[in-house]
Amino acid sequence: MVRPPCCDKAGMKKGPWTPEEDITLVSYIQEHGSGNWRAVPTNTGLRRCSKSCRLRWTNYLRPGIRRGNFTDHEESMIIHLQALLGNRWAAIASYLPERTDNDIKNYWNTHLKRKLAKLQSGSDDHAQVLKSSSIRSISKGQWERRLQTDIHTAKQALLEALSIEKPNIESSQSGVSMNYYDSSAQASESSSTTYASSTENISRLLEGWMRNSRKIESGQCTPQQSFSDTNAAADSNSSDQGTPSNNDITLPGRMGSMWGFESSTSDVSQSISLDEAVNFLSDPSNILFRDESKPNLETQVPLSMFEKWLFEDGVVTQGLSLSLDH
DNA sequence: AAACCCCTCAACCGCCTAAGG
DNA sequence: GCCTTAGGCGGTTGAGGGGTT
Repeated sequence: MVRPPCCDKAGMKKGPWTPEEDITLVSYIQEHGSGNWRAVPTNTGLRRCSKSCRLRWTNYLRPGIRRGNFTDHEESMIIHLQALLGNRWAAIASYLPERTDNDIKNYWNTHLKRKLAKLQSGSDDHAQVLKSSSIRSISKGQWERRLQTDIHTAKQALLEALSIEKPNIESSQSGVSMNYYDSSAQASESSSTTYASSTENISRLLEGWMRNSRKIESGQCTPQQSFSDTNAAADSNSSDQGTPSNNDITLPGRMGSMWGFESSTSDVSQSISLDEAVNFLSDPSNILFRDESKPNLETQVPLSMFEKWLFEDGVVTQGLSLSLDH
């Protein structure tokens, strides 16, 4: 009953991608968009399975990806979001538009886990909470259980943040900038083989193309959207469905607008307090499902208040980094 | 200089879900 | 309702590079 991996098909190539393959893939997506992965190997002649093509694109070639060191702010966000969401890297990555889920997962496994483990040896309560949440494993297919746990964890994390220092979110400055991807950390010191930089170039080329060709596939969507936001479209009406799509939480109705999903601006004036957020989270009936697909960098939904809170140094860096930076 | 160890991260694997027939 | 298939996700692996002995 075990289905053989698609890449086991005869003639399929495995292993690292060559620049030539990358160029082939990028040019194909440039021309056709990234909707139909199955067609990619056939139409390009690439001896790669569709999954491999998709992965290469989403994790490496896609424009808008930042590589290299994570900023302190990104690090804090990852820790915070991991506490809230568990190992749901795609969901976490949706809050860091320039990072891929794979990158975040790798960073967590190679850096943050260790950092937190160190902290655990101390008696820092906050670290204990974070640690426990990171250890928490989510059984496969047990969505409901996971959701319950997530709600619980989210409450804990919020309360924890409050206990460290309670910022006055309601009076938070309007116009929290999106500088959480701090340009100072520009990727270039990235691991940086010559080849890596060549793919960065490919990505840059694509960025320009993305701006100019918004009408791929006759008025549907940009390739970037088509690859990343298919779920968004599917989920946009999910609030009236009984069965949730895979993993995420969305906040319809009052919370939808409260958190800014319906807003067409990023005006911070529509704010909520942390208490409200905690109260909301404590009511399971308020939870529905939210698109976790990676937001298009160009059409990104304005930040919700909660997201803004996550991005604020006042909470995140003081609340979490403080314990990390020993 | 060589051997060894450790770390990073790109890529693969296996599973799940949704969609379509 | 069942079956098949594609897409997506999280866990894991292993090659390669860098550091240390």
